[in-house]
Amino acid sequence: MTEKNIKYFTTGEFAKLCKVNKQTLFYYDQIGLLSPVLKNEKGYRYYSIRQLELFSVIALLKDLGMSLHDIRQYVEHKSPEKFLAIMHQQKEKVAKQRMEIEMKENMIDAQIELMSKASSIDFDQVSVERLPEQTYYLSKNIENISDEKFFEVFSDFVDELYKSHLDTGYPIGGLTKREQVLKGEFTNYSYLYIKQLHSQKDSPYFKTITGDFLIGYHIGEDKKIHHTYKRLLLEMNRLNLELGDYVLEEYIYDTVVKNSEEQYVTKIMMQVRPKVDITF
Amino acid sequence: MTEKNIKYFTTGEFAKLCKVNKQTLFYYDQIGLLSPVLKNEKGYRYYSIRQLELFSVIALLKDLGMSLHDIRQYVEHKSPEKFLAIMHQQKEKVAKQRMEIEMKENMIDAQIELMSKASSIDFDQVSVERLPEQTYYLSKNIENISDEKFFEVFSDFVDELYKSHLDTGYPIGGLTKREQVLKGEFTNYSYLYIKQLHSQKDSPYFKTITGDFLIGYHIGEDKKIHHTYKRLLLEMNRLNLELGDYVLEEYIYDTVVKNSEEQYVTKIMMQVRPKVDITF
DNA sequence: TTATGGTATATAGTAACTATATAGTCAAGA
DNA sequence: TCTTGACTATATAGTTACTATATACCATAA
Repeated sequence: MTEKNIKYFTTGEFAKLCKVNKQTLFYYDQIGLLSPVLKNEKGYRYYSIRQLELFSVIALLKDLGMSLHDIRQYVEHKSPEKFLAIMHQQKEKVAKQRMEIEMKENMIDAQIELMSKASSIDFDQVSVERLPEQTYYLSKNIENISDEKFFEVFSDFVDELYKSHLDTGYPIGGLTKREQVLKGEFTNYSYLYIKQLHSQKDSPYFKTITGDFLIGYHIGEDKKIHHTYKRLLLEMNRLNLELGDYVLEEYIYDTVVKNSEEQYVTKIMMQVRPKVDITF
Repeated sequence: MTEKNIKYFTTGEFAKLCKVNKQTLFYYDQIGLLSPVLKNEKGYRYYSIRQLELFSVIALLKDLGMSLHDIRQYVEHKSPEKFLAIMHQQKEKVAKQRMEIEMKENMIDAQIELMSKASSIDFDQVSVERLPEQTYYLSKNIENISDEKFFEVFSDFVDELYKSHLDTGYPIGGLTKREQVLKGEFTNYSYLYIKQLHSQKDSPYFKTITGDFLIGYHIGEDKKIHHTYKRLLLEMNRLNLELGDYVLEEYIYDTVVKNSEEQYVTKIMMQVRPKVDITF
């Protein structure tokens, strides 16, 4: 009665307290990570209440991504000093993990927003819209670039998104300048871009764009996208508008939600301004 | 040049963009999760730029704990509607994950605090301190309880800590009432407890305790703790104090940082009040 | 005494890679 | 043209941290 602190738990009981499979405790005993405080002549294992604290710490370290091997290194050479050192090091790690989780939450929100919007769009409709100021993170210039160089820039861009936590979950798009579009080089993009929620004013790679845009959608293979560009340019003319500085192009439906190229949808946003009529 | 969107990546290049081992892409192809958009007559794989988006989504879902098998189920029957449904479901999951990470951050902070404090304590010293108001979450009553019942209560207590996110990383302690201590039943605890940072006023299991405490430390085996209790009671008498309502007992150094029982340290906090002298 | 429910060990299977061995392909330089 | 080095491929085995299964031993209760 009064010796509750000397009570021992069987493997089954201890497993229940730890919320793990009994097999897991056998395994931990086997690899020398956590052995019962005593074993009787029949081989039955008995764990003490104190060992629950150790199990909790093991579970915590494991959850934070430490391997059982590394945890065992500590357990075999435990001390208050080493424990404190590990905790300090894990504190940093877990802070990073929290930031990554927060990024993922934002990415999921972005995907939900994109897909929800997409489902209510009539892809045959062409419209003119005033877009609010929006920040984009740009790649290095990729005009007239070779395939190998393109891979390099693309790779650097993706690396930068990863390292600087700029992957917002929005698609990577292509920005084309007025000049190339007028020449009919619709897919001679000048920059890759990705939409950002927050601008970092100090970096030259952040660009904010706003203004009136003619917005249309290309359905089907990428290599036929010039047809859609021509169609949109005709519509622009009909509306008495002329091409502005930039054209933005991004994927709406692609490999993520569709199986065949014919079902892919690409959004084309052409900056426009009123045509200056010089034919009077 | 102008056909950048029709550029294909080799397995090595695509692996670099995805930040994974080339072998992983072979594996994903093998299990039918993500196959290159084309394979030439020599068996060389070529991935499109569009496939990077799909890889990103696969990586996201995988990171959130979805199995490759389940991800494949989606990929084989993809649609905007199903994608949205998955994203909504993952949104909830990731919010839970963030909360768990935040809990772990708090637990690490608690461990750091405990160990840092412990390292500057002289365990031979007995002191009297006024402790600020502190909230504890209590188990069911465990006075004079049988071993089986004790396991049940302990198990329920641990379950509750888990389910209600009450595991703060502080040790589980034992609370004894004045009555039992005066009878010399030092380890006939009335409740298990765990320190909380925030009180939940509505629950009867939350108790706040404050007052003056005589604080001492027991070094060594649990079964010899009565010696330390007696020593502390003598000291209490010498200081002209008498026992208050509660005694709190918790582990300072245990299986987590020490190997042998002789090195374990248990903190004993006895509530005290001035002795009413009736011997005049 | 025999269910039943617990304990044990040993072995094999699992997921998601990761490493290694072996061989074919390709472009550049001697 | 031949060779070298860097790529590509497949096949197979190894890894981590379990998880499941098979088999046998043990303890209590009807």
